[in-house]
Amino acid sequence: MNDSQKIVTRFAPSPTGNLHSGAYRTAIFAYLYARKHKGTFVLRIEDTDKARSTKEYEDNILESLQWLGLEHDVFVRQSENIERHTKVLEQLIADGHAYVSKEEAKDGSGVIKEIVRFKNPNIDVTFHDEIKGDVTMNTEDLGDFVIAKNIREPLFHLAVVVDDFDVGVTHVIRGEDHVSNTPRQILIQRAIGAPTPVYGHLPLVLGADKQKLSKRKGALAMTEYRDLGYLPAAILNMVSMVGWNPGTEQELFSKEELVEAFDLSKVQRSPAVFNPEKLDWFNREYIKKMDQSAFWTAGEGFVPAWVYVADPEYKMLAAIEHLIRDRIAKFSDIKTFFDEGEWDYFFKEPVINPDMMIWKTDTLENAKLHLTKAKEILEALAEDTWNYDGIKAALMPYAEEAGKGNVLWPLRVALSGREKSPDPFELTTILGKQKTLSRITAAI
RNA sequence: GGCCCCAUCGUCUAACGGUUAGGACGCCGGCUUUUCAAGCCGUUAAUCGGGGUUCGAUUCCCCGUGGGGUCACCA
Repeated sequence: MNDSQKIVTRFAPSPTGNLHSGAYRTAIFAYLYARKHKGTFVLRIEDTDKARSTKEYEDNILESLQWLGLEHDVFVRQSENIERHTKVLEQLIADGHAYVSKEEAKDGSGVIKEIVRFKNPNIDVTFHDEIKGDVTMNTEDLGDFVIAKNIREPLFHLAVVVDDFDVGVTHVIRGEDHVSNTPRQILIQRAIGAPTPVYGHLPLVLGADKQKLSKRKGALAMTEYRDLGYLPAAILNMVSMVGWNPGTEQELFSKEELVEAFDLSKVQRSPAVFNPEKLDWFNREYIKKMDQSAFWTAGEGFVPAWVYVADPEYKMLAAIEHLIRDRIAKFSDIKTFFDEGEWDYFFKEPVINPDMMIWKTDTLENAKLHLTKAKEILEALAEDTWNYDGIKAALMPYAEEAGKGNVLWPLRVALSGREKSPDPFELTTILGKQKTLSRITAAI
């Protein structure tokens, strides 16, 4: 492989399921490698298995890659190359590299079919793998493997080799589960006079139980992550760092930085467990970087409808944006928190439970007293000092004197109706003077 | 079972044969705080075992053990 040759990588999923687990890491690495070397990224839908391939899954794959920002330069649908596959099959047979075999169908129907088998030379095959190094495998026990169900229905190995060859793939980056397929494909390459590309077999991504990640084990489809309110930049960053790292202590990488830093030879050789908590951390980091408009574009769909009714001008929502930001790891958490009543008190009057008012050893009578006093202080406060620092400055002397908890706890409960909420200064600031006073009055 | 691959904190990982084995996430603790969250600071925690090679092995070699992948008329 010489450096002047244009690099072509491909991602070749079969549309038999949503894009998930290790598959999107494969896509990301193939993409990064192509971009890094100013090469071509090919997306090929491997839909030769007509029984299992569906348009829905194809759409899901396309949607997922687009969302992640992994744009392809070339798009191929394997089923559209059948003519070409058939031609190659005929040539292979003519050259004596393959033969038609009449055999009983394996489906138990008893029908006799004419399948195509590859004439296995039974030799050792060695190939270079950018991640694993040189791998040698003996092909003897593979026998004369089947390469087509019939002359018009090519199977995986034949189709892959022909399609990779036709589009000029130089680097096959795929999951480790394909290692054992590689010798077969190299045998076919040699028979049709195609060059052998460089391989890069990625160790698998495992679930928390260290087993291959699968839907059953909680692996989510890319589109499910999207629907949960994860950011594509966070997913890209996180997934890239599973089984690969640039060798520095940098953790946060933009897509451009990933392209710049990516290196196949630094891909880990052992399988990696996917850590959802770290994904949350990445997502938080990316949420922090969003400006207000980006934040709400991503978040608005997760705010319950009743909130918009209560706050038609988004005034309150804007006022509590920083509270929301501090709390969520992913945008769907907004809905979760609202559903748990987390920010109810900003939009509707709280229901106060008197027992909740009492701070530790204090009494209900005292709570009432403190609230009355706090109300007096706040009433006297001018509108133009009605801000966090101003309110705090006004209230603290009394709170210090009477006991901070004795005063601030009932005040906070009066305003929020909850045992857990932002602090009372935050609440009064956001609620405004009028609402604050009326809630304190109601609580008293 | 055959073949292939792999092995550092719980997880992701760093360490041209010489480091107090470093970082991140999480956990735990502290600070701050009326509470929760956030923030800041800190602690805990690892070289699978046994043989070699070497002045010196996380690092190189062998064996064992453990894990993973794959053995279709799926891809």
